Amino acid sequence: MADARFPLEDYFGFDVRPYSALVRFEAGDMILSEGEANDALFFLEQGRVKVSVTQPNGKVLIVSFIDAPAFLGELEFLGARELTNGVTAVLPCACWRIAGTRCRERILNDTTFLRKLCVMQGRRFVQNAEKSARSQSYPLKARLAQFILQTAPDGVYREKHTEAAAYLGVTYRHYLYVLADFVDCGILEKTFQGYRIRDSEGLRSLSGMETLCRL
Amino acid sequence: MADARFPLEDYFGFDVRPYSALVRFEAGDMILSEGEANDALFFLEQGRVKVSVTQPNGKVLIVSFIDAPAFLGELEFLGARELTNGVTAVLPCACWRIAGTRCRERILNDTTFLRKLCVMQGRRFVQNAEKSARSQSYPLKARLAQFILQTAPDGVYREKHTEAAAYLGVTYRHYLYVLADFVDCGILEKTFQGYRIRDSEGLRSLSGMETLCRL
DNA sequence: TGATGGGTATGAGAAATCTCATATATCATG
DNA sequence: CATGATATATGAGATTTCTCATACCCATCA
Repeated sequence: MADARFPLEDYFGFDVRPYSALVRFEAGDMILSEGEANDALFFLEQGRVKVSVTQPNGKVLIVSFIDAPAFLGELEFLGARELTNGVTAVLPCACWRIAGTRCRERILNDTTFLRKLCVMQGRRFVQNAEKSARSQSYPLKARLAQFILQTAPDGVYREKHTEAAAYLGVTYRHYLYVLADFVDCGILEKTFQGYRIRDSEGLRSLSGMETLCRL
Repeated sequence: MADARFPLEDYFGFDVRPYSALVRFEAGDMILSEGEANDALFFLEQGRVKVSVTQPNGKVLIVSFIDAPAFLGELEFLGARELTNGVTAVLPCACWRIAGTRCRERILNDTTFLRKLCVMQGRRFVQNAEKSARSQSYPLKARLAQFILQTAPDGVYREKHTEAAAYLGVTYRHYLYVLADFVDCGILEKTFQGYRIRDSEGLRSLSGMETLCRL
């Protein structure tokens, strides 16, 4: 064990190594399937995941993206919720699975962990609030550019159009218009297995738009 | 002391009564002014507050609204942030101020409190994410109607138009168009001290729009 | 095999929203 | 009082986004 440092060390007041197992996921892999009862706590050490939920009408809705480092499944672990949302890897992920059965009590009484979690949740809330406040001001062109960069790290955009349009808060029709625009401009290229990014610089400049500052 | 129950009882593992003071605010009162160093923890027992922050360019930006019951200033109390945002009462508020100087250590090691806070923060995040995801699909007419109901509980809408437009993510121009529309329809009436709500039923039906369900 | 449903795709016109331009009122400040 | 900064207010035309209508492809299922 030539580990320089155990990555969970800072997040707990006791040694969770005996209860932890590292799991790796490739982009696209399902980490948690929706509606499962889940008694484990997850710590995303590396990567990015997508959280989604199925609505009453059967449509799948993308709820949010979460970047490492972050805890997953913490609400269920704390007993504040029964069923998990669906969680899918967007980037290759390194994820620690901490089994609840053997150290649940201990974790729930670990002030180091609880304080860390409070801080991370609070920051997540603030960041999300600010980000969604800002993003809502941009036209779809900019938001879609950012979305593509976020979800297609390997250079090929594969999201389901219906779900993507819903997440971005626009109609399917309009989403397709803008996507077709990107293809016309030579930014994307349609292939049999997705849209290949041909000009990621162009996408970045569209998604940036630092100059756009309303009012 | 004929208190049926001390309202903070459920949120702490020890008796915080000695460290707590109840403060009441009227709608419009400032609870925390922005940029202050703050070492107290607040618990909003009743009411609704507005959180705002001044941007580098000097504009004031409304960040979010928070309903009771909720903790305020928890990130500063946990040491995760230095300066507070501005917090203003929207409804009459009952707020407990818990002085940090005398029981900070104890609170930071109180697992009952920490667990409660984690759960509340997690829920706040999920609710906010879902709400902002949903709301972005509605036209301004609906969002403004809801915003007016939320910020004008006494029947008079007094928000600054520039800030409201920024919060709602639309241009000032368009915001005024829609507001003028509400006046034309007889839903609002312009008075010297704000816009008086004449048809709150109309506002509610505009803000509801349960039938609106894209895709 | 035919039917059904979901994802995909495209067109045309309508509605929502933005940009730019201009004007007045208010308020603090020298 | 004059001045500048900010909020308020309104108009006209451009752009974004929506609604509705219509196809096609491909899976599943009876």
